[in-house]
Amino acid sequence: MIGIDLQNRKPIYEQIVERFQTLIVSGVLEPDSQMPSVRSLAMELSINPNTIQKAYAALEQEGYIYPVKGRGNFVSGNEGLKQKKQDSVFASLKELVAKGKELKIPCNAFVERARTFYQEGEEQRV
Amino acid sequence: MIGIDLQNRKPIYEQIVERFQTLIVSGVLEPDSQMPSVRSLAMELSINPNTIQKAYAALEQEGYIYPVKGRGNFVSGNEGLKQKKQDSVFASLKELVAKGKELKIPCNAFVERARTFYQEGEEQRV
DNA sequence: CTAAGTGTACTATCAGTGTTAGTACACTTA
DNA sequence: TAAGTGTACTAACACTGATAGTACACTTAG
Repeated sequence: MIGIDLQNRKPIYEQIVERFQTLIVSGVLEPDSQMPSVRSLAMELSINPNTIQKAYAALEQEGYIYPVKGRGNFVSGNEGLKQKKQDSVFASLKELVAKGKELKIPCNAFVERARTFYQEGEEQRV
Repeated sequence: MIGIDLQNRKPIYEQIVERFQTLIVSGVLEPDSQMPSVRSLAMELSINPNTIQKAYAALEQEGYIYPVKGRGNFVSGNEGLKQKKQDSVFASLKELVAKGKELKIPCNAFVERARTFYQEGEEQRV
């Protein structure tokens, strides 16, 4: 479900944060459902519990999860987070478009490529 | 012309590399024109000459510039680099689209937003 | 009540990397 | 000849991510 990439230059704890953000916002993890425990997830991913804790602390600080002492961490039901997360994608898109313009990639070429990527992997309906 | 962001988590030398890649590929810096000297650019940006050298070494390794002993570094006239640089933008776009799909951003919303970003800052023709 | 599992906090240490500092040498050119 | 150029090298520093180990309070199942 999670899966981390040790080659990636992005820190492990950030990968975990982003992965859970997506899972929560997209509804895969339902509100009030329990998160994996710090120790169990650390075992599963073969990394240090402190690293998981760092990720969970960030997720809590951002409102994605809430902790219950002695019981565990649970998914928060904050609706606004989805918009926020989508906005960050659009912010990245804006930067990428700026790069594209600098490199003189035509608008249509860029836009149509995006559309193609969107359609890739979808079911073919005959 | 260059301008670096010390707040950015991307290393200084990489910022310099990417900036020059864009300037070269977009034609702002013409083939065989002289690059700023290692020491002068270091002075201008108030950073260490070693950092500039690291950036130049990368640019040379990638074929963007070529060195002439005792004279300086010069812009290479490699045509293939433009395509390569554009491809990297498309690769980033592919990843971003994947994120967008996970967050259930509709294809049209994504694509139209890209188009809007492209049109922003362009001259209004009345 | 007890034991196991939970979050949380803390210190210490290690490893990698980006950056700086300083020096040195060969080359080209005015 | 002197100044400017690239290039190479070592050393040191700072920051950050990650690990290791310990400790304590809490909840829950037995």
